[in-house]
Amino acid sequence: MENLTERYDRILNAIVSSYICSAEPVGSRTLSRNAAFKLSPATIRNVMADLEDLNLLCQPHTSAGRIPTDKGFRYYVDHLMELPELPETVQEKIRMACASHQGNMEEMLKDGIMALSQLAPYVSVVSLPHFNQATLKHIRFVRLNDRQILAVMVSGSGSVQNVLFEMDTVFVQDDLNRFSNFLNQMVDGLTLEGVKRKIFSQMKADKDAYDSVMSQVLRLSQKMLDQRAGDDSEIMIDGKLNILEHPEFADLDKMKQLFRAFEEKNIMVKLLDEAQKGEQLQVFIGVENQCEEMNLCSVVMADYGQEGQPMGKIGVIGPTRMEYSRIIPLVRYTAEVINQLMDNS
Amino acid sequence: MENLTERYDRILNAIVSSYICSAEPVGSRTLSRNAAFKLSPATIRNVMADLEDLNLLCQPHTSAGRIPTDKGFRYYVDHLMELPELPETVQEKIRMACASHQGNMEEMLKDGIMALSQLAPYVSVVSLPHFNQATLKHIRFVRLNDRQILAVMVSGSGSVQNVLFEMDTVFVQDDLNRFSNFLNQMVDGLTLEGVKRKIFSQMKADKDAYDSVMSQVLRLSQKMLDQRAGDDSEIMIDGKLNILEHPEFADLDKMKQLFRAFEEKNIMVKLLDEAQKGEQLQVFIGVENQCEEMNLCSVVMADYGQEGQPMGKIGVIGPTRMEYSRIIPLVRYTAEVINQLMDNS
DNA sequence: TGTTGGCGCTCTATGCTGATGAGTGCTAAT
DNA sequence: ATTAGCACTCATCAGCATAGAGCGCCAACA
Repeated sequence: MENLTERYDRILNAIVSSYICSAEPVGSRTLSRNAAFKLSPATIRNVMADLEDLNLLCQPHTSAGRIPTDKGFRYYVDHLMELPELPETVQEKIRMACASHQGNMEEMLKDGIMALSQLAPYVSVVSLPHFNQATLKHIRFVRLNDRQILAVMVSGSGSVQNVLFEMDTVFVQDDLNRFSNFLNQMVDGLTLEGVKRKIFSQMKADKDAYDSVMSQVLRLSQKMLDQRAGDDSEIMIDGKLNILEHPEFADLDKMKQLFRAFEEKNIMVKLLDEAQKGEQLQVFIGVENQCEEMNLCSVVMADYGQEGQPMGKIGVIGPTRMEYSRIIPLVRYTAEVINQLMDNS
Repeated sequence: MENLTERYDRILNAIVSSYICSAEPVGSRTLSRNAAFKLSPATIRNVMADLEDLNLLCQPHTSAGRIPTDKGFRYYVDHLMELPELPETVQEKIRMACASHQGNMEEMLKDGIMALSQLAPYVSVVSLPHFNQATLKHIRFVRLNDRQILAVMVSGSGSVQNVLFEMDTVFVQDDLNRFSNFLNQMVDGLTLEGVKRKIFSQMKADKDAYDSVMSQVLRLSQKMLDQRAGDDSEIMIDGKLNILEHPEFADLDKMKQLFRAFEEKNIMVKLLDEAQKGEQLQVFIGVENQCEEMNLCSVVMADYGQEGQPMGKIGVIGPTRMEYSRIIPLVRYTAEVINQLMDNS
């Protein structure tokens, strides 16, 4: 979208801002009274008509004020809005929330999105680091009974995952401890994917020596990896109830649709996966969202994770009429805080 | 509530049944047409007036039909309804759902309530076994780094709990393995509460021998127990969206209130804790619920766990206009299936 | 040429009206 | 004890008029 003249910018800006506050269509009189620009309603009407031709505004019905289209919001986000610094109190609140569970990744993220949805009347989501891609720090096997074994895996970032699986051979705990130690040396620093590959190739090389420690470790590991459902995308959501405050979802059907989407994990996964281009922070407005279920919503999303190696995404979902200028810094800052805390641990 | 004559029973029964199906007030004509009893509308009106005097029925407004009061539903549940056997297909479905994750308590319960809320248009809940009360089968310590240690506890019923804590002494994994073995012998078969007590008394007895294995194990355990938040009531909910289908929650405010209650864990804990009298299956209708938030709902709840030693509760929440005669057998059967699967494992 | 005031038009929201129908309570007859 | 009949109440809905917000267009003006 090319740029507009300054007058058009100012009027569009005023309309979007007003609509974000009030959720009501904005009329030319109202704008004119808003003394900032000394133009008569008629002049403003002309401008509005032009903006409507450009598909930046639309009317719910003849003789109503204008409301921004998704494209209008897009133009606002790209060209018009200002991003004020977050107040120190807000920054403080986010830092405190995330720091309260340092070392425990999952808790930290949970507190992070909880803070987000307290600071803004929207829904916040976060995807947990894919365990598959995380570097492993520990694997330990615990014997539950003759058949069942529990594997406990800890990633570099402190996430813990338990896998329960069964073996037809009986092991005693001391064996398992030895296997654990052995495996730990072998996998240290690899990702789970890497471990899979390594084990697979070792299996081939080693397939004759059925009784060696190595061989037993490999069998154990493979059973464990088989048991793990391949895709462990985990997502947490907070502040679902906030959505009920917004008039655009007062309609029961729209609300149902949205809540259904929140419940369906794969929809949410798809939503968060949309942004992959390595952009640090992305905004999807209304129909820009690939999932139809979210076509009435906007999503502000940021990557978290080490530089160049994103581990997950954190974001906020709200109506297209969202306070972008407040939410964008909020999401960005939260992602930064998470990054810092991860580095320190 | 004392008994009524048979005619009153039959009419009340018909009204409640009809209202459960239709959610509409029931008028005397409709009932009269319902040829089962050959009475004129006028006669039925007289009976209905009497039932209203007894507070079993009420009218939304003059000249509307009658709807049952909470007390009316209670009388229906206690005296009138019949509990048909569950169809074999339904039993099968529940068994399959629960059995699919045998050995993993949490997954089994999750699948159980998922089945419940697919078989009935209501919300189902389950409280996980209190880890505090479960008998322990294993404790293992995993070294994460110089300070951090991860404890993995497995209960007799197969629940797993991870606790991350810090020590100021540095241990190597081999030490921790020895401690694990030691502790396992000491705690086998005790509940976590029992372990706490045992450790506390041993600490006293042993406080001089600071360096002994025993002493180190005790310090480790205590740190771990301190770290665990005292109350680990966990609750899972499924089928929240079902509630949206019922006209009694078409009103946005009522719906918000209910969803708010679902989100607030302590409200749900309180709800499930209400039933403690050792009754195997309990029904709470409308205002009988202690939590105000649930005064428009009924709750059908059953204990699961070994005979005489309940481990948790499983239940269904719906409008007071709930299909009690279907839900009660459903909840009861699900609890039984869970019990059986737990015994087998 | 850009801006403005004025006029007529459109559409929504609101409130009033009367008709309709479901359902009741009461009474008198069976 | 039961029933038929009648008058009454109340919610719901369609129909209609009114008020008000807001627009587009046009002619006048700087």
